[in-house]
Amino acid sequence: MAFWLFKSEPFKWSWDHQKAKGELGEQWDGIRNYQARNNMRAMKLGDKGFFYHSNEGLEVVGIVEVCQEVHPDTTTEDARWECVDIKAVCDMPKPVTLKDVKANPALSNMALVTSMRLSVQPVTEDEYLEVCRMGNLSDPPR
DNA sequence: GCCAACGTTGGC
DNA sequence: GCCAACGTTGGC
Repeated sequence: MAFWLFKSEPFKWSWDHQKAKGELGEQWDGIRNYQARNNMRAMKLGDKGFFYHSNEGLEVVGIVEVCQEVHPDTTTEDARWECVDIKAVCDMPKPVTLKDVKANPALSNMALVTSMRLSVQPVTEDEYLEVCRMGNLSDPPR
């Protein structure tokens, strides 16, 4: 089991959109960055991740789960680009802001801080549990 | 809206 | 294979 973080600009694809897709989930398409794609290639069914709002909000708003492993991104003809499907699992009771993450020394090595522009990031188990704790999520799904 | 960081492209 | 130019991301 591994943990991840997915960034989305809420006016393009928000947490509400994601939740509206329910159990079926939605493909995480549009990724045109090798590092982000490689992270998606490494994902397994059932892996958990954070849903993060960039540009507006700047906070982790919920937990998602990988519900389909890597497959071609149907939004492009270019075979280089692949994606996974993710579905919403639960809300973060108290969204965890970028500010909160930066202010927490335990999270100083988190990719959200060190690789600011990477849109699909790996998260360690320690980081996952710490962010869930900060978000008042008592029983983090894993 | 600005700009720094950083990834990609293309000429050589 | 280097590196300058350029485009995009994302925090502020």
